[in-house]
Amino acid sequence: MNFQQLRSVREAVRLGFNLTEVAQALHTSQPGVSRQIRELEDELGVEIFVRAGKRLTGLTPPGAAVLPIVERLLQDADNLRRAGADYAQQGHGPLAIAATHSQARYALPPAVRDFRASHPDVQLQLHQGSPKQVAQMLLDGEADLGIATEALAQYPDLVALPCYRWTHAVLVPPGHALLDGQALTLKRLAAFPLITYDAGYTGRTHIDEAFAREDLSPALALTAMDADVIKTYVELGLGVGIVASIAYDEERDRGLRALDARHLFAVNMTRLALKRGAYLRGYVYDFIESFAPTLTRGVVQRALEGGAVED
Amino acid sequence: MNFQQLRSVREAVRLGFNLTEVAQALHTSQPGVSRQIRELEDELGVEIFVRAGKRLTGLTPPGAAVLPIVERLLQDADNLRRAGADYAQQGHGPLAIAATHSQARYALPPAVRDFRASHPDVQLQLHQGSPKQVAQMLLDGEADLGIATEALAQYPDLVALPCYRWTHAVLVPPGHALLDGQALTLKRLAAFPLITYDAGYTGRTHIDEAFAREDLSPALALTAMDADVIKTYVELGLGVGIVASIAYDEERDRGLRALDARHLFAVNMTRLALKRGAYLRGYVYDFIESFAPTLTRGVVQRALEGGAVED
DNA sequence: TATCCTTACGGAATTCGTAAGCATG
DNA sequence: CATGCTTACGAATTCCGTAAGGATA
Repeated sequence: MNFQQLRSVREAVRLGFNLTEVAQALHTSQPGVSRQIRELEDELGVEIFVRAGKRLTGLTPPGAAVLPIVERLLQDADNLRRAGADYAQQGHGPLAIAATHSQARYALPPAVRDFRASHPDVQLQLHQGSPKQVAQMLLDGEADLGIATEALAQYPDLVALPCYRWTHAVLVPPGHALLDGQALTLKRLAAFPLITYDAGYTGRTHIDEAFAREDLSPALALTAMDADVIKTYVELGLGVGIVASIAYDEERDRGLRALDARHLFAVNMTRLALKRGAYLRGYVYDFIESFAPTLTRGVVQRALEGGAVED
Repeated sequence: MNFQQLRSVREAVRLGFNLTEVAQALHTSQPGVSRQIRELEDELGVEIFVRAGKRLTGLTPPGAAVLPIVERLLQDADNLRRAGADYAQQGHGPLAIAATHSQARYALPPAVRDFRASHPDVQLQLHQGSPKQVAQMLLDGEADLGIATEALAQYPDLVALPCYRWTHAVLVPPGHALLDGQALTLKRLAAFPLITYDAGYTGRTHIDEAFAREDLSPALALTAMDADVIKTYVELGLGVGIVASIAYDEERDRGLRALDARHLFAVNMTRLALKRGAYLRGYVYDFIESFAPTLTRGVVQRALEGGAVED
């Protein structure tokens, strides 16, 4: 039994029982994957997959019994690596936050600003999506923590912690070094922390390629899914933004007015979600507490191990 | 990262940080163990063990953080194998019960008799010990379930389920084929299910060697720690016993009388314990239910996943 | 001096990828 | 006929055990 076999099984289920795709996802050959699975089945003495001729079509009953154990094993392998990295370079490493647009845009900025000040060596990644996508990113291990107002409390494999209540409002609201008049070059850009789209979004590929062609590897202060988020963090001075030109509105991006609207909409509860059984690196607890002061390390750890937390 | 590395770490902790002993326990070479540990430490980027010169003396803080994850991984690897074996040969496999003398002697026999009748292909093993030893056998994975009146409820890594209440009493209480007068030989003996001591007890080694020398591998219906238990099961007709000769008392081993003594002693609660997070094969649930009818599969599974069970 | 861990080296077993084979939709 | 899994084979890598080295109690 080894981890490559387990990975092959998990990916086969995730990718709809297509071993060719699994091979690509695991960066190996298709016969290799086929063998890994066969060998695990042999060792366990059980067929995990239903085979229609030479094609995999589903899980057998023993396969269904075995799958959750396989997933726990792989998650713990991941936890082990995280725990190691946590001690190896304290306060150094990645922190992936999944959030909805409105959270990323209006709730997170203060916490992010404070966190970046206190943890300058943590690579922040902001992944944006619908509440369901946020949940899925947590389940897939792509994000360390998720923040949304809807949906999060409904997943048994997630732990959802209440953060704060909020009501709706109606909104009616310069001197950077690059403004010195000189010609803008990739090299000058790369000297600053950049804020741009997530990998795979809105021309991010071309941005990466341009820097790579000149052997530049600029620091990415933040990556996000839409320009509105990016512009917010540029205004906060966290870095130089790169967005599609149509995203810029000379009129709108100057000042803002807000109108209270709590009498119009119901009160909402925003929740912070974590994957059950996940190992969280030390700075993750720091971020959580700076975002929602009631969620101290002790509270979060207790919740992760079982208990529910009252709204 | 691989399981051999994890095993090396776990055994190093268990065996007091002596890699020479670890190598023997894992049936490999000492430099091999040293390498496994070193490689895992390199991959995690963390020192797991404190080294005084070239000697291991204890766990580092990251080592202590990592150890519980390592143990969960190895337990799940074990669970995976069990789950596979469970489906591969339904109702076929080992069942190791740890119990105190009094449980094995007076409470278990009816359940064991019924279970052997309904599950003839399950290899029953009865391990006897003090309540604390019973708990340790469960924690070490040497026993699937433990039964005792004391101590079991105090271990956080065990789930203890109430079975039955009992009070004390004062006790005042033949035509096998081998009695045909012909000479007894190992070969004739080996034709019957045998009942004898646990491996490592009271001459069991010599018994094994004798059979091995004649290439006999008799079925062991039961193994136990003391003659009193063995004699009980021989009386039940479960097999042919092999015990030290001094254990036989011509007078005592005929009949018995019992005197109620519930007014003399306090009522006791016997508990059945399982290791938290363990995968139990189907027939284990069957045994539990036949021993304590209130402990149905559903009740046990719910308890294993978290909840407590009221006395 | 005895115990115990590390390093170095060589042989053996395993692993993996390529290419060919075969079944299914 | 295209897609997708299995089998076969050869090369490369990895793995492991033996032997020697060095440090500590």
